[in-house]
Amino acid sequence: MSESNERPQLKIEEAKDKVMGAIAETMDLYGVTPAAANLYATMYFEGQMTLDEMRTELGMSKPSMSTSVRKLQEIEMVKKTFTRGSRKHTYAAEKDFFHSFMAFYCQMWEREVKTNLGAIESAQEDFVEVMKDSSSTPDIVAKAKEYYDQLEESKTYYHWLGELAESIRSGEIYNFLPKDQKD
Amino acid sequence: MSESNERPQLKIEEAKDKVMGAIAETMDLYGVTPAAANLYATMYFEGQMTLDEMRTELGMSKPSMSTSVRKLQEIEMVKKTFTRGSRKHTYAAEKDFFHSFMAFYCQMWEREVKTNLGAIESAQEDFVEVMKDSSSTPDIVAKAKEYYDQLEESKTYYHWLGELAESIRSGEIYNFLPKDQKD
DNA sequence: AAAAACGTTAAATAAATATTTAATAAACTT
DNA sequence: AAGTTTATTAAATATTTATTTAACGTTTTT
Repeated sequence: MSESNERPQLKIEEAKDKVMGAIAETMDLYGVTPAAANLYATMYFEGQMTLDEMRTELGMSKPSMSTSVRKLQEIEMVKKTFTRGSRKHTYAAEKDFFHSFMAFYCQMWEREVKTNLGAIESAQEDFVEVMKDSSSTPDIVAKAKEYYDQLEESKTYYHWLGELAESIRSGEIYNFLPKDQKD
Repeated sequence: MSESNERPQLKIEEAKDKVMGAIAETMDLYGVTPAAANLYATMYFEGQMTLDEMRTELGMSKPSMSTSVRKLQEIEMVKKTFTRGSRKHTYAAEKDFFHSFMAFYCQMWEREVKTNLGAIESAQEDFVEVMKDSSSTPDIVAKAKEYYDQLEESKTYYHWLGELAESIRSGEIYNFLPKDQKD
């Protein structure tokens, strides 16, 4: 590197580091490993990268890059790119945060809705059986009804959460909250 | 326990366990410890509880209950209750999932917006300086501009995320997505 | 067909986090 | 005010999770 551009070049790297640090810091709150968080932060300022480039850039092992990339692909924060003429796989960061937001939260919420609504429906059937069971004492029936009602109430929330995910997936949410709102 | 209500009682417990299992399972995706997840799941079917009751119920240590309760209070999934006549502190689960959702995600998103927007603003200033620096070569300036623009673009997302949090806090979101929507 | 390059899986190690035991501090009771 | 009950903090241990080293399988090149 020539003498004359050393300082501006350094300044650029420092500026990138600030943003990368913030991204990595907030990302591991999203349940990704430090390696994956750092990797995404790095890729955010790069074009496409190969596993070997990632390893060199981060000074970590190749399997670590491999698993991190896969995890990032799962939550759609990294996508595979095609590079003809190279045997190495190449990947690029998804730079549209709206897309990442959608992929991450919708996946999470849909899973939560499915798991919990499933358990709730099943439990409610059990409570109904208890209420109909002639061997249940009055206070047992009362308890069963109380729990049944509590679960019925909570279903409102899961339905809403499912709707929220759907409106984010479809983009309908942006009718309510536009992307470019100046405020 | 008398003979006659043994089976219905057992059925109630099993039904509760199903729901508790699902809640605990989805909760540790929310960054809380297994102890905290199980504790919340337990409290969800109980009225107020003391630390000693929690410990007995879960078979864990008191400090573990203490830290778990505190963590759950932070994300507003548990609230302290007053019980006159008792020296022991009592706590109750927040059963309104809409409230928990708001407390958890708004806190998370607001922090993300603050951290990342802060870093972005600061980095953008650096990139401007590089562009104005007479010792910067044309390709350095071009790079700086490219990064500046990329960050400028991303700010749209963070503003949107902040708006989303705000509309959830204010309840405005329910004008768009009503709670009781039948579907 | 053999050798080399690449990515992934498996086992082992290292690091981080959760939990417990023990000690301390604070609040209440007598 | 001394003793007791309760909650919290600190240090130690246990457990889990992340990462690495080593081995394997697959594809490509010569």
